[in-house]
Amino acid sequence: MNNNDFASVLQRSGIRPTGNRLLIYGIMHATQNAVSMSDLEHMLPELDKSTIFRTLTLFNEKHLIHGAEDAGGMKYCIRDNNEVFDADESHCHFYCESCGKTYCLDKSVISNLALPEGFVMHGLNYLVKGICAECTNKESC
Amino acid sequence: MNNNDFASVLQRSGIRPTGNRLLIYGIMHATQNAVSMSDLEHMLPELDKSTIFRTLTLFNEKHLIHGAEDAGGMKYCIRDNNEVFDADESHCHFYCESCGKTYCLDKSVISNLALPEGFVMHGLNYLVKGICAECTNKESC
DNA sequence: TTTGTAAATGCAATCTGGTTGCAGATATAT
DNA sequence: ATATATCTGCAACCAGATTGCATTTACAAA
Repeated sequence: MNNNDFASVLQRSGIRPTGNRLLIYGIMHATQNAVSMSDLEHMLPELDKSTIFRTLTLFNEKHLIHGAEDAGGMKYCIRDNNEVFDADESHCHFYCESCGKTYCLDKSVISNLALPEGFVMHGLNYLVKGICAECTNKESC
Repeated sequence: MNNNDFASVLQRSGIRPTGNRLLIYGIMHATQNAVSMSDLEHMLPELDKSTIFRTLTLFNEKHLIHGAEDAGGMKYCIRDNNEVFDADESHCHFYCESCGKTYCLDKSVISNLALPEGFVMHGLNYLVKGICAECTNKESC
């Protein structure tokens, strides 16, 4: 996927594909990890953090990305094309305590859950903490 | 349970049962919900927030309470007496989008999950968002 | 192309939750 | 009674998130 493809993705969601937005979307598309606002600030030092904030907020509203509370702040990652938008938002992230990366896990790891009588679920945030595969390998050497 | 009982609970965990600590522990024991630092600040305006912060940190270290990232910040709640401390910390909270209360759910609602190859879990945070039973009833009137 | 309007951006300021240093108050042990 | 360690309040600080405002940029109509 190139910048033109990104532009049409944005446009299809009713977002004007400005240079900054393409930069941010491109980075988020390239990395398989969830990123925080300050991650993006470091990767794109020429952008103001308010621009990054507003861009992430916009992408989130238009369901291009999703955000979830993580260990110490919000992290965002690209929503799969085939990930249909659903009123019941569920997010499943793995936070590696060694390298600090946050991975976006497939929702299938979550099985159904039994809530108490009268409780209605709208969404859920599943955050697993531990050591990721990459760091496990490093440590074993 | 009265203040004397609370005092011995604290002492058994190696915590000196000062007046402030008994106040905080008493409130956390009385409510079935998870509370944030600022919740406690409002309930105990005579205490300084640094005192509340240090007390919660201490209780948490000694495993009298547990804390979990919630919608917008940390929330803490009493650890059951029979809730054995476990290296794998898991927390399951329900955040009501209507009244803002956070309930501490039984861990049994969580079923086992399948992580990708090489990932090691140390703990998890399960946050369900929705409408609690109390608010569901209110709305239906 | 020129021009008018709406959207996007950068800058600075603000807010909130969390955290720390320090000095005075309080408790505990000798 | 005194020495020592702990606890507490105050004020300051920090980071992440958020907003107001003035300027710039993009887009569309003439």
